[in-house]
Amino acid sequence: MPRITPARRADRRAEIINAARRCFARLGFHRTTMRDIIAEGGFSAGGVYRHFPSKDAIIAEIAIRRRASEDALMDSLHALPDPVGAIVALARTLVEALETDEGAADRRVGTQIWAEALHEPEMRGHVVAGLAVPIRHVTALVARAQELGQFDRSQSPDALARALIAAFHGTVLQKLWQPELPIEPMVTSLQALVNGLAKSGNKRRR
Amino acid sequence: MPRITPARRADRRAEIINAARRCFARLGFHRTTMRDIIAEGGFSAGGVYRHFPSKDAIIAEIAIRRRASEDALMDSLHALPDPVGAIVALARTLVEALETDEGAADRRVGTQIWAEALHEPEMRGHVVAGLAVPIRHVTALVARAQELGQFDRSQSPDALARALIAAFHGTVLQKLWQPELPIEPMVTSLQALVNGLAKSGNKRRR
Amino acid sequence: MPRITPARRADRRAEIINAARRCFARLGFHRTTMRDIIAEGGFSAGGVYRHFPSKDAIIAEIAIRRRASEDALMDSLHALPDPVGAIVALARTLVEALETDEGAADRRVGTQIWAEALHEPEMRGHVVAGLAVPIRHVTALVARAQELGQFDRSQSPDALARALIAAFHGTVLQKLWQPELPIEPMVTSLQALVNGLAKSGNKRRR
Amino acid sequence: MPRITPARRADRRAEIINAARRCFARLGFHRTTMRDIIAEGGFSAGGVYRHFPSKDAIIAEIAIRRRASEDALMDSLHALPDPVGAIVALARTLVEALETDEGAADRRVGTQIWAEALHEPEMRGHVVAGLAVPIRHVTALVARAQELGQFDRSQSPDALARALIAAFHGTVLQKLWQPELPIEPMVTSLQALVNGLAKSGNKRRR
DNA sequence: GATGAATGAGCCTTCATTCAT
DNA sequence: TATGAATGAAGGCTCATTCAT
Repeated sequence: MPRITPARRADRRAEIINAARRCFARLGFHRTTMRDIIAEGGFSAGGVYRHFPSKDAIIAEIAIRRRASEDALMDSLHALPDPVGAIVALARTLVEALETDEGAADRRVGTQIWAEALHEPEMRGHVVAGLAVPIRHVTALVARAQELGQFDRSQSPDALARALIAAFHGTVLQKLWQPELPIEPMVTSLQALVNGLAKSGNKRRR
Repeated sequence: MPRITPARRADRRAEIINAARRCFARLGFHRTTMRDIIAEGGFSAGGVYRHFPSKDAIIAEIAIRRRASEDALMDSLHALPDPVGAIVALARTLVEALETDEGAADRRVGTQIWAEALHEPEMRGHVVAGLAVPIRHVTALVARAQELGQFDRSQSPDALARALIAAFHGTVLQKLWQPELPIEPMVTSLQALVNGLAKSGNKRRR
Repeated sequence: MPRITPARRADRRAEIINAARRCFARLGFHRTTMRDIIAEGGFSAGGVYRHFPSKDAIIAEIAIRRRASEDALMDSLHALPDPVGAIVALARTLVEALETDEGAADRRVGTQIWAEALHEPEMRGHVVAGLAVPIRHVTALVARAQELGQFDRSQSPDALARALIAAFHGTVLQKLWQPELPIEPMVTSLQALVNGLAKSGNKRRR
Repeated sequence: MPRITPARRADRRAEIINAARRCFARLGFHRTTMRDIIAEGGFSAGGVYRHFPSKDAIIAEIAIRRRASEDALMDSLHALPDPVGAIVALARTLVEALETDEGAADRRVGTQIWAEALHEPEMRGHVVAGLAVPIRHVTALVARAQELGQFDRSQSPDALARALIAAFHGTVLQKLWQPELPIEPMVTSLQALVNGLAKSGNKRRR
C-alpha cells in the first residue's frame, strides 16, 4: 500500500518537471544544475530523486511531454473542412504561442531538445517521432487540398508537408532569437508560402 | 621577433578549431571536455591555452568562423542574373552541403549554436548578425524578382525572405535528424515553395 | 529545518579549520593543497566546500580566529593590579605558548599571515586590527605605570607599547626559527627591557 | 672559452634577481609566476633558465644576497666608539631604510623569507645564519657597554642582543603593515628601550 | 518518507620547465 | 645562444548522486 496516492505522486512529478522546465528555458540543460531545479521548486535533493532517477530522466520526461502536448495540438486540426485554411491556422497557432511566456519557454526548451537530438539517440527518437505527427497531419491536409484541386498534384504531399513544417520551425527559431520582432509579418509570409502552393496549383490546373 | 610566423600561428589556431569542431559535432559543446579536444587533435593542455584563453573562447571562435563562411557563401549569389533561380540555387546548396561529412558536422555545430543563442547573449549576437546576412541577400533577390514581375509585389520582401530562410533552416534540421532521408524531395519541395511565390506573383499581376 | 544542528555545523567548520591549520603550519598556505587538507581531516572534497566557499575563505577564517583568540588573551591582562608585572606576564605567556605543539603551530600560521598581509589587503586588515588590540592593552598598562610613577612620563605610551610588542613579536620569530633555543633567556631579556623602562622612569623622576 | 664574459653573466643574473625581487615584493613568492618575472625584466623563458635552474633557485639567491647586504651593514657599526650610540644608530638605520621604496621592497621580500623559513630548511638556514650576524655584532656592543659600565652586567649580552634585535624586527613588521605611520616615534621608543638598559645598568651599579 | 550533508569523479585551467628552431 | 611554443602534472572547485538520520 503506497504511502502516497498515485495522483499525489503524479502531481509531484509534474511540479518537478515544471520547475526543471523553467530552469532549462532560462539556462539551458547543461548550465542548469540539480541544485537550480531543487531551489526553483523548493524541493529537497532526495525528494527529486525519489521521482526521477537522474537529471537525464527529467530531460527525457520533458521531451516526452512536449510530444504529447504537440500531438494534442495536431488533433485539433483534423476537424477543419478547409485544408489550406487549416495549414495556415496551424502556422498562426505555432507562432502566436511564442508571444506568451509559457509558450516561449516551452519552445526554448524544445529548441534545446532539437540540438540534443543530434547527439543523444534517445532524444533523436523523441524528436523524429514527434516530427512525424505534424508531418502526418499536414501531409493529410496537403493531400486533401490536392484532391480538392487546391494544390498542385505533381508534388509529393509528404515532401511538401515537410517543407511547410520546416518553414514553421525556422520561423519559431527566428522569433526565439528575436522576440522583439512582430509576429504578424511572419504569419503573413508563411501564409503567402502556403497560398503560393495553392495558387500555383490552381494555375496549373487551367 | 616571434619564433612562429603569423601564418603558422593561424594554422595552429585552425587545427585547434577543427579538432574542437569535430568533438562538438560528435558530442555537443557541454559533453565535450577539453581533454577530448586535446586528444582529438593530439595537442597538449597548455598548447591549446596558448591560442585560446578558454573553452568558451573556442566556441565563440567557431561561431565567428561559421558566420564568415556563410557570408562568403552568400556573396556568391549576387552575380546570378535570375533572382528566383538564385534563391532555389541557394536552397540546393545549403541542403546539398549536408551530404558531406564536413558540411553535416558544420551544421550540427551550427545547430548547437542556435540553441546556445537562446541563453548566451554573445551567441545570440552572432546568430542574429549571421542571420541578417542571408536575409539581406534573399531580400534583395526577392525585391529584384518583384521588380521583374516574377514575384507578387504585395508582400514585404524582407518578411518573405525570412520565411524562405526559415524553410531552409527547418529543412537543415530535418536532414540532420534524419540523415538517411534523400535530399532531392527536400530540394524539390523548397523549390515548389519558391516557385509558388513566383507563380502567385504572375497570377496576381494579371 | 536543518538535519544538522548549528552546533554540529560549527564543529564541522572547526574540524576543517583545524585540519587546515595543521597543514598550513607544516607546509605553508601555498604549498598546502585542498587535497592535503581533505586528507588530513579525512574529509571529502565536496564536504569541505559545503562549509567554506574556497581555500582563501579557510585562510581568512583562520586569520579571524587567531584574532579572536588573541583578543581573549588580552582581556585576561586587565585585572592585574601591577601594570609592569602584567606586561612581563604577557611576554612570558606569549613565549611560553611556543613550547607547546599547538601554540607553535598556531604562531607558525600567524607568521604566514604576517607575510601574506603585505600583499593581501584583507589580510592586512586582520593583522592591523589584531595588532591594535594588544597595543591598546599595553598602552593602557604603560599609561597606568606612568601614573603610578613606575615609568618615565616623557615617552608616548602608545609608541612604547608598540616597541614592546615589537620585541615580543621579534622574539616569537626567533623561537619559531630556532625552536631548540631555551625560552628562559628570552623571557628574562624581555623582562630586562621592560624593567629598564621602569627603572629609567624612576631615575628620571628624581 | 665562454661565449659571454663572467662579468656580463653576473650582470644578467643581477638583472633577473632584481626583476624577481620587484615581483616578489609586489605579489609574494607564490603569487609571482615565472611569467611575471620574465615580463618584468623583458627576458625570455629560456634566458632566465640559462642563469637559474628553477624559481626556487632565484628565491634562494635573493635570500643569500639579502644576507650579504645585511652583513655589510653590520660591518659599518664596528667602528663607532660609543656602543650604546651604535645600537641606537643601528635601530635608526633599519627603520629609516623602510622609508625608501627600495628598502621597503627589500624588507617585504625579507618578511616572506622569514615566513618561508618556517617550512623550508634551506631558507631556515639562511635566516638563522643571517640572524647570527647582527646578533654577534650587537652582542659585542652590549658586552662592550657592560665593560664600560654603561649596561647592567647581570644580563647575558647575547640574550639582550637577541631581545633588542627582536624589537627591531618587530618594528620593521609594524612599519611594513602600516607604512603610513611616522617612523620617528618608533625610533624614539626603540631608543628608550636601549637607554632603559643603559640607565638601569647605571642605577644598579650605585 | 523526507531531508540535506556528504561523496568523489572529473572538469577547466595554470604554470614551472623543456627543447626545437 | 636566444627564443617562446609546447608540455603535462597538478590545482581548485563543481555537481550529480547517495544515504544516514
